[in-house]
Amino acid sequence: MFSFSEENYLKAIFHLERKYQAGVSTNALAEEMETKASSVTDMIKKLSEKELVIYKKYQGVKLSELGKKTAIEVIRKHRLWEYFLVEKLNFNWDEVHDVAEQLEHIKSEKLTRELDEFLGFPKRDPHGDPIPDAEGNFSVANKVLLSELGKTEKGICVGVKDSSSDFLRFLDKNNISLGKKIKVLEKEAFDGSMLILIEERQLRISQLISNNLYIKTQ
Amino acid sequence: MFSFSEENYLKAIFHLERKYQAGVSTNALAEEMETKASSVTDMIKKLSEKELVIYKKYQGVKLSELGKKTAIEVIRKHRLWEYFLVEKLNFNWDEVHDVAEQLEHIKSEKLTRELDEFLGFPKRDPHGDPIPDAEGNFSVANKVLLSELGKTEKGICVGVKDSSSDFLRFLDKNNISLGKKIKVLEKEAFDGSMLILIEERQLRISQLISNNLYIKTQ
DNA sequence: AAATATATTTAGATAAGACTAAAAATAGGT
DNA sequence: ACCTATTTTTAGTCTTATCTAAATATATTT
Repeated sequence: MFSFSEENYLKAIFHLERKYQAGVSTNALAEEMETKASSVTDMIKKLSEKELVIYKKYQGVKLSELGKKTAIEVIRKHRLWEYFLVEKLNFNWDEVHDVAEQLEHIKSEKLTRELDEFLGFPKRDPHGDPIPDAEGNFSVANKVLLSELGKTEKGICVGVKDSSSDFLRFLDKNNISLGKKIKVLEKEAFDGSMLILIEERQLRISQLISNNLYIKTQ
Repeated sequence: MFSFSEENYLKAIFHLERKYQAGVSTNALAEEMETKASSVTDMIKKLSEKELVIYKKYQGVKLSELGKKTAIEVIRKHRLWEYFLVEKLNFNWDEVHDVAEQLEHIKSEKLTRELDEFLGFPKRDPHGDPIPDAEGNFSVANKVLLSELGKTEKGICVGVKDSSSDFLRFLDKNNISLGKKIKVLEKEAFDGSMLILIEERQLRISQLISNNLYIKTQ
């Protein structure tokens, strides 16, 4: 099928398309892939010849349907393996990424299918990111409770679970609102409270708060 | 660490050294790797520079201690994954090889260690081949009962379990002796009898027989 | 021991994926 | 609209792993 490198490019383009809701520039892709723009141009041409992306010189790239399908398959494998590592092999959620980066390229439909079943068809990976099903559908929105994030994780505030006025007034008072970027600086195992960074300010919040704020990750 | 290709060469050299109990010729390695002799020479030189093999022109190769250690690690991973696929993911023992060929190259000590533990430290893979432990020790001899082999598997007759004269006389009569090559042509699920190939002759034997013959595989 | 056959190595080429340096195209500012 | 800065592409090089064809070394036969 496709090489590891090709799959990594497709995955990166997929993530960038999602993030910026637009075509992906050569430079953005170079940064994401930690490589040089010239290397990106080379690879994009190859992907274009294989009809995995739509590319016009100086216009950036978009995934074709085939490219999107392929990218989602890789992401599906990555997240299933992350789930496996944490749930079955005692990995910590912060240890899984590098290994999953390798495992995501294993080619075997049966393996992916059976792994999914073995794990009980999980809907989210250990970071709260949605795991697409065998047809490539993300059945859950790509958001998690702030309380589900771990140290150093970040995202954008996209919703509240509790919408009582008490809670919303608290948010107002502390300048927390939809669209704000939030990063977890510290997480207390003892009481679930966390120290977060929001608009250059540090703020300590209780688990009751973090448990009622939805965050969009990536 | 090492590339997939380098690891595959080391593995092949390890198997050939075992098989012939001698240094490995370029041609033998080319055949095992399904490649050309010139490619083998190129790769051997690289492995030699990295001190993974001991090589003198026209003299064949042997694994160095480091090369042997590396080869055994790859074999360990291969066989652990095979066990995983069969025991946990409903793979048939004849479906696992290609996938294990990919999985064996995943680099993560923790992964291998945890997988081993998760599986309960199995001693043999689904084909009866021994799984080395984390220190590279094969705790069981590399032999299995003929009855444990499946269709198309082959090996060399290396021992008997039942050494009653009745049994040995039966073996004599049918020209079965230590050192002979045996290949399983058919295996009857119903009564466990099998059709084997021994010295160009076909022979049907009952499960009682195959259950008392030790075979060295590979 | 010479002649021949086989095995192995060398030399030169290719493809994938990356790089540097230079050229070309686009975007911004006035 | 022009000049400049930025982005993107091109051209040429490098490394890894492979190949073919040719050369050389070893093995075998008579």
